[in-house]
Amino acid sequence: MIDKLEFLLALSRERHFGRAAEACGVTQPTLSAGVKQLEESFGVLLVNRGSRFQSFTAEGERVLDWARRIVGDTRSMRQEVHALKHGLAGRLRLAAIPTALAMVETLTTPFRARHPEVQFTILSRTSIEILTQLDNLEIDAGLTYLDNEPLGRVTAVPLYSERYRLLVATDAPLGDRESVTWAEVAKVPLCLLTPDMQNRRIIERLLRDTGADPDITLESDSMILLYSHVRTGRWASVMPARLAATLGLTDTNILRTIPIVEPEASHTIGLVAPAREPMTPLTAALVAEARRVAPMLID
Amino acid sequence: MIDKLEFLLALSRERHFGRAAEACGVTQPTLSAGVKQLEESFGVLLVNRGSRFQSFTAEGERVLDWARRIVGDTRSMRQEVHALKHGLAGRLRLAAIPTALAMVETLTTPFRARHPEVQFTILSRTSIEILTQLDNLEIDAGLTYLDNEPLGRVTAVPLYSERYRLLVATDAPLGDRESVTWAEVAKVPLCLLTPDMQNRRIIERLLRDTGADPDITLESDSMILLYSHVRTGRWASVMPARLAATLGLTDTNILRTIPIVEPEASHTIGLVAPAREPMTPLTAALVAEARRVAPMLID
DNA sequence: ATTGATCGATAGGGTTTATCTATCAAAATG
DNA sequence: CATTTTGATAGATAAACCCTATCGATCAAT
Repeated sequence: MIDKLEFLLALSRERHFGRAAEACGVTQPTLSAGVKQLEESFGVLLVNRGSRFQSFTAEGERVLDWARRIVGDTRSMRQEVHALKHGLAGRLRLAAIPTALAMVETLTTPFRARHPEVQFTILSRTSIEILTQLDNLEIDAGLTYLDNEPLGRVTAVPLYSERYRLLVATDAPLGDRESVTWAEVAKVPLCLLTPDMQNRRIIERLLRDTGADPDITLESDSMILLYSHVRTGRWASVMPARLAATLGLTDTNILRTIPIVEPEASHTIGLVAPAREPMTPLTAALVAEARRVAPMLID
Repeated sequence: MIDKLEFLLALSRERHFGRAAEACGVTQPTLSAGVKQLEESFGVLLVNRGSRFQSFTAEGERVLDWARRIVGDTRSMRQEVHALKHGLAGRLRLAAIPTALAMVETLTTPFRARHPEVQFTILSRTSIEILTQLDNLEIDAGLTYLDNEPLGRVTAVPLYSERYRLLVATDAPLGDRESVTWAEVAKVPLCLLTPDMQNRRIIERLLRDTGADPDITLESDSMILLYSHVRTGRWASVMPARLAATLGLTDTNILRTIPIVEPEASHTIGLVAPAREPMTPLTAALVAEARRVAPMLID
């Protein structure tokens, strides 16, 4: 029964019987049969199929909601019993927005010191993907914006404020300034994240709010790529202050990180976990760690 | 998997492998194997067995907690999907304390008018049993005291106040009074519910608080039995005013129901349902009905 | 139109799992 | 000490599960 519900969850993620089956480690006929069995036991169609997967029926969506809950609780149960016997162990699956990746360490390092048996999987995802994967039980928690776009039903622990700085070579235009305005930044060619990232949308909105039409010369979904370009001193970018500091970009003598004012924008970044009570022991422990660490980060 | 969790729940109710098996509609070896399988899958013993069932281990108690939740959610899911297709249907399992039995009708009648497909099973139980059975998913909701002894994690909807009256023959001692005190009642031989009932404990406390040692000539766990004795006019009892009215005891000319004062005691009785969110559609509908009916009952 | 690829359903068969009856050994009961 | 109660175990049978192979429908590209 619970396996079948997992089939259904996989199907909602993949929207494809074959791939869902593969994700569950069974063959496609097995998954098809499982779904069909659920449908028969409920006496209702759950999936609208044409010659392929189309969508879930209204009943299917309700069952999905319950399935997420039941499957999640079942995992929590297993984890909790295991923790009772062997202490906190297992793998925490996290996802973070690219600009927060460098901050994950502030959470994982003290956590790991406290719970040495716990392992991590950490993925770089957009803020939207993080929320979806949280819903689908694909990750246990995420690091993302708390205050910009709607979050849905999650537990959120604020960790720090993202403030923006222009990253530019000392000998480039604006390179000698103590602070710059968004209007000035909007006139410089920039390299930024791709538009599916919330950070890019935030920065682009700030730039456009000045009335300008910014020139985004280069975009990427990888901070490493942006970082490597900026390091050459020949590219300018806008980065969260804390991220630039973590990457050591502030200490070179060819580069400067200049506060951007007018307006002095800031967005809160924090840990998000499913708003389920109780959480899995691992997730609960991570949230506890976040609450412990937060006071040392918030400025 | 979920079946096995049901085995475990049955075992926690019955504390006996054979009876638990019977309750689940399987044979004892099947249930034993199911429990054993759970233990193997968790890698932990869940039940302390000697030559018979002794108790659950710490891990077993945790698993039980989760099992209640998971099994409950699974039932809710089935019920909800069924309700989506066929409207609200199924069987509501209720329990009420004996003094509230006559009041159940004020809830079931309008409920039934609204949802004709719903059937009822209504049991007479002590307030303690009601709470236990609520926890164990044996009943969907109960009617019991809300304000006297601790309730635990439940959703409560106050329905009415229980006030106490002396039920006595007109030609018996105290039979001619407009009101009597608890001290006076304590001197008369009484027939009351058995001491496992909260109503009896409440009344007995009120009587003893006067300093007297009341003479409880006859006790029973059945209101019908008390009722039939009181009807003869030869026995006195203490009954909730509303109950006496419902039973038509106030209209005979050999009997009188006399308000008991000093102190004018009252206790709130209401509907209790598991504090789980969301509830099963049936339970949710019953709670809604209770909230609807309550204003017409509370004086 | 024809072909090739994709997708999900179906058929058939082998393996595993579930559950039953019957029985046993250990404790508890009297 | 005999009897009953309780849960575990053995063995047989039925059910369920899940695989491989294949089919029919659909869609895209020639």
